[in-house]
Amino acid sequence: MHAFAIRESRVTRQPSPITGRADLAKRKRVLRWQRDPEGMRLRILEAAKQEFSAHGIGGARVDRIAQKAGANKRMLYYHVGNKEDLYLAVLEGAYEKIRAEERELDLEHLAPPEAIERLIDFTWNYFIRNPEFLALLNTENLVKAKNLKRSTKIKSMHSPFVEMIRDVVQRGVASGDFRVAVDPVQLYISIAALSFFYLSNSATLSVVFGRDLLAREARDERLQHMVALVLAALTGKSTALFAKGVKEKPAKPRSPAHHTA
Amino acid sequence: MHAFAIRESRVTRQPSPITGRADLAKRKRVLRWQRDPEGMRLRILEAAKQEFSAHGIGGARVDRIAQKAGANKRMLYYHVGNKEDLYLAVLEGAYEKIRAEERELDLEHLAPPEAIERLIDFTWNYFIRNPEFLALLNTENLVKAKNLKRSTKIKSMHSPFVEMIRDVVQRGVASGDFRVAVDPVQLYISIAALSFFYLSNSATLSVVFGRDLLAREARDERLQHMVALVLAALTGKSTALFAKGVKEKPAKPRSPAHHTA
DNA sequence: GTACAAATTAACCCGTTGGATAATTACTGT
DNA sequence: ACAGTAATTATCCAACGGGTTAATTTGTAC
Repeated sequence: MHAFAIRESRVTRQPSPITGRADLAKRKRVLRWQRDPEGMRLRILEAAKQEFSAHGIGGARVDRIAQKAGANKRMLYYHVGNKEDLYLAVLEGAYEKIRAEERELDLEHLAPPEAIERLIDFTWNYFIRNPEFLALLNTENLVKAKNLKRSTKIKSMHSPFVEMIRDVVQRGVASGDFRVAVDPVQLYISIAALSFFYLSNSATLSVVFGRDLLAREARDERLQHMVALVLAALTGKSTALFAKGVKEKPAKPRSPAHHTA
Repeated sequence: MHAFAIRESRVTRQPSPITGRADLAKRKRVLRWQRDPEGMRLRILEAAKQEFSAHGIGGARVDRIAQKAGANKRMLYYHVGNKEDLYLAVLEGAYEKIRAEERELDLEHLAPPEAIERLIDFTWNYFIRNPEFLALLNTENLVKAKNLKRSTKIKSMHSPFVEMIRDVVQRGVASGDFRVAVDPVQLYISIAALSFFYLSNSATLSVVFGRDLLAREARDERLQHMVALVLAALTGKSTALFAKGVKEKPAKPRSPAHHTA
């Protein structure tokens, strides 16, 4: 079938750009490789992620995962395991990924208000870039986190954000930027909540409000609102932006107040 | 089977408390009725709500709904329709219910800060009292709100909250209680978000943070935090409560406007 | 009480689905 | 060249799941 074509087109180990005539044969062999366990596994995991995040656990179809991965169904069991194993692997991968990116964000070097803004910005954009993550979390919560619970791997991956926030808040209070000490966990949850809910529920909310919440403008407005809300609460200074349709650059067209027709 | 027992125990039309001897016969007949379309339909819908909210669309089992409703499977199709119809009916019921309760909340008579606090309190407690609603919304968003979109019924049910908030914010700004005018839609979403995310994701979050977020204390703390966060942002005054583990009234069990046990 | 409609049940149908078996193919070390 | 192992495929199947058919029971009208 076309399985072969797919296999050829998706090369996991990219051949080195500068290729001497000597290893041309070898390279050709690599491209033609029928067996590629690593690549296969990755493709399976990616396909499974798509499937589970698009349809939930109950709605996911093992056959579809195989098809999307360009693999025989048997391969799923060979490389990963049954449906449940497949799901757990996807979930673990999702947590690994976000934790990795979180770690790269250092808020320590920023002034407290900027650090908070950065944090919100990161969270927001991470969710936008990884919509499957949102869906997976919802899916996992539907089953009361039973898979997360049995994953020692995930349980050992602590988010660095709580400590980061604790530090930032402490510094902010000390410097006078912030007026009050907030519980870092609560603040972390709140910041995640503001982005998560908006994006995860954008479909129903868009219908209810009769406008596309994922449109460029709407997204920008939302980010602005969230930053303003949190910073206003922390600093006590109303960061201008916080006002209704107000933006300090009045030249721009922008629809001021007529939301919800 | 025990279907009969269930049918007898769950009476939908409650008999009037004062019952004359005259209609005793009639009443007895009612109680013995094998046929009870209304009651049956309600039980089916309730069972379907449980099933869909517990397992999602793909994970829901029609047989299980029938069983839970104490009905024959054929009855589902007879009274409501196929699985899809069943789901839509549940979704519509859920929206009807929250809209109805929302309408009863009048914020117009309260001072702006109290109105906001009341609003947060209501939202929070409604979600706690109706966990299926959260699950249903997530489920519906998983399918990109496709069912919501085709429900003219739901689309015609506008939440009164946006206008309520608009009014409250306007009054707040006028009275000087609030410093800035916020977009009511954004504020509405934010308030919903703070509660929704916490509760909807409490399972995974509890694992990640290693503590039960649904425990009494944790819930109280969360409500406190949310109110403080939003009010601080709006008023500019840091409502003390906002501080870490601080509660200024150590004696009182807290819960200012708790109209929900 | 008898005819008629409404409500309810039992049993079955048949495509789907997760999973398993066994055979086949591609690569590896020697 | 060859044996042995790893990867992959084709095929099958038993259970399940949504939905339907046809009969049966129960109440109602006359």
